[in-house]
Amino acid sequence: MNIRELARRSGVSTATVSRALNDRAEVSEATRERIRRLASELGYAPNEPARTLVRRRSDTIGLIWDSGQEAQGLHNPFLLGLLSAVRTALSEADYHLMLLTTPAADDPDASYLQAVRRHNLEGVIVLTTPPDDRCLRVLAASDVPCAGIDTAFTGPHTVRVSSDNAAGAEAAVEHLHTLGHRRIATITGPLHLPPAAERLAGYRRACERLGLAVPEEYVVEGDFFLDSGQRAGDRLLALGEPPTAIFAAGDQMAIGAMHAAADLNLSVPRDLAVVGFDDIDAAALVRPSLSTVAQDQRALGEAAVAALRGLLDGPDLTPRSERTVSATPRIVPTRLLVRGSSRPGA
Amino acid sequence: MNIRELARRSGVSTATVSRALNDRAEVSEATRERIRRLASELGYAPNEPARTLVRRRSDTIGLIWDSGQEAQGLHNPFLLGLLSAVRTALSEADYHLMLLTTPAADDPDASYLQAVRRHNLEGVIVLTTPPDDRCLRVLAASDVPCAGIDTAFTGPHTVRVSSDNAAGAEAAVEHLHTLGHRRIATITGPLHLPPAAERLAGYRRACERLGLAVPEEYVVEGDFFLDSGQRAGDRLLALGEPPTAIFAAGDQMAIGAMHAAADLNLSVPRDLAVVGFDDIDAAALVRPSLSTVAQDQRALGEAAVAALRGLLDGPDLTPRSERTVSATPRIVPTRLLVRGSSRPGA
DNA sequence: CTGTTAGCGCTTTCAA
DNA sequence: TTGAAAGCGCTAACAG
Repeated sequence: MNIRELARRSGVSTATVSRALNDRAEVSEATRERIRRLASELGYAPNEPARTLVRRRSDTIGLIWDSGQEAQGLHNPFLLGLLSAVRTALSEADYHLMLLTTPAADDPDASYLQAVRRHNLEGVIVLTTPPDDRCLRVLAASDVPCAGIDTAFTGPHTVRVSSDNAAGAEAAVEHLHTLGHRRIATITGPLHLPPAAERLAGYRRACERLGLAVPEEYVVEGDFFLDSGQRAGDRLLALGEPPTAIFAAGDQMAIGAMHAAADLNLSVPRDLAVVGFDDIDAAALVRPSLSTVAQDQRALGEAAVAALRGLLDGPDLTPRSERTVSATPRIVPTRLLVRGSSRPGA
Repeated sequence: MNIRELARRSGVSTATVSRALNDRAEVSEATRERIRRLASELGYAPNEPARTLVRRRSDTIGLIWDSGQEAQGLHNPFLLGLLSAVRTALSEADYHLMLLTTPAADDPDASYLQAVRRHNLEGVIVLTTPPDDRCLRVLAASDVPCAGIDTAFTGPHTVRVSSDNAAGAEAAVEHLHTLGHRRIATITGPLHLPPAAERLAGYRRACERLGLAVPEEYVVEGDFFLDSGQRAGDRLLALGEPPTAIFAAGDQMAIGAMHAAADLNLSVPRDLAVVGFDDIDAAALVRPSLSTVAQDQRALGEAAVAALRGLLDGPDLTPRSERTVSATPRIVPTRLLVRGSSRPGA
């Protein structure tokens, strides 16, 4: 079943069928309707590769997510929500989605950029901060429109979307302050990662604003994983003047800190309040349940898609300030979820 | 940069370039090498849509995962590993991957099958058990090769890959028995879902083999989520003769059961041992850490891809028994992870 | 409003 | 071993 066959059966030319099915204005309503019905009846679907070939556009976006294994434990649960959000937003905008594979190291020609060219992809969305990736840098430096979520990469046709990490951290600290806490420590992620640095900055800003002292020992760097959180917790609680509350830049570390407290027979939240970041699945499963700063995965996905579309539709036709895109924030707000680990009554 | 340009610069015809780049035998080694080098230098990459159009095959597989929101909480962490495994296995077999979107309800013509036809997809991999989906059934009934992971759907060109749920459950029960437990209860998933039913069957078989009595009250049905596990735990522990061990068919329910024990001031694993199923992230984060039956996501992904490829390569050329596919098990073994919730010393 | 026609970039006969 | 030429299914000028 192809367009020629459909044209034959409708008694019109292929051009008319094409016009009818593509909603071109020049077709009479009657013919369009007739062709539509027949197409639906016969189960006709246009051949996309053929369309792509002639139109020189594929309506397809590439998706890159996490190259190595490194980040696996880190962003896992978060990632799936993001993936889902991106997929939904993209399909609502009538784009197709192609999953790009990490290029094999043994094939020098394989690269994200190659894949984009081969498939006529119109843009790429990049999820998570990948380990320093050469292929990704080549892509970012190219003329391919890219939108990165929570990813530090820049290029001429590149946008970055991320949660408002600083504001999220601030909100967490403020929440703890409101609860009466005055000695609030933090466990950070690896500070070379932007989100980790931003969350620390938010913590500092909040403390400053609230007039809280931040002794040097109150800032401990972790690696986002459980054990580092527990070790940091051990250290903090062993201080001469231990904190009464901890803000951890990641949920796994927050849970680790709760374990540290438990090992000292301290009760959470009575003796130590804890707030994490990310709202991973486990946050709602542990006991006490973990208060956390949730990222809005849907909003992130939508913002990324909106930003990418802005890059796609006539990059230079309208003045920057007038583009719809700019209305969509590249910084997505977070939401504080108060649960047992910081709820006085719990 | 296209094949014509490359041909011109190499001083040969496009046909020769095509043959050289596609490893056809009829090209002299010298020309092939020369063309290869030039192609690499010029950064030439063949246009896939054009190839697809003429070859009538796309080397592309579609991926369907979770239609509704329902399953969201359920299989989440598991899914991402699966996705990753499928992506890797597919790219090793030189297939591209297209993410399919749940068809919009308001467009009667949109369907998975349509998408497959439009893009010339050669097969589809389906992840997770979706809610009773009409579109999916249409697809399964078609001539499109499909491989489902943990999904109950059948059709003429369909294979199903799943973990050995029964054996996994058996192993869990046996483990508890070895620890000295004789009163072992179970919390099941919704029994209309195959994995849930299979896990229950494994539990029963193990009990029978080990000579353990299974009073009717020892089997409680849950919904795979936390709360149902806690409620089931409450009920089991309130029995006149409460179990000393619980096998839950899902980790969230297992964690719920641990909460129930904690609320009664029972110690896990001393007063109650618990084993779950799936090895979600939280299993390693809760305290005590949760023993569980882990599914091998990589193996599942690889098995699905292998099975699908078996369907693709000459479905009827070789007798069934001789196909390479049949060497790859459609049932993937699980692995028991013993952690704190069932470790005597813990 | 509709039809005719010329390709899009590639692979694949068929001839040489 | 190579080249010339046809055509995959579709869209987009250009005519009518």
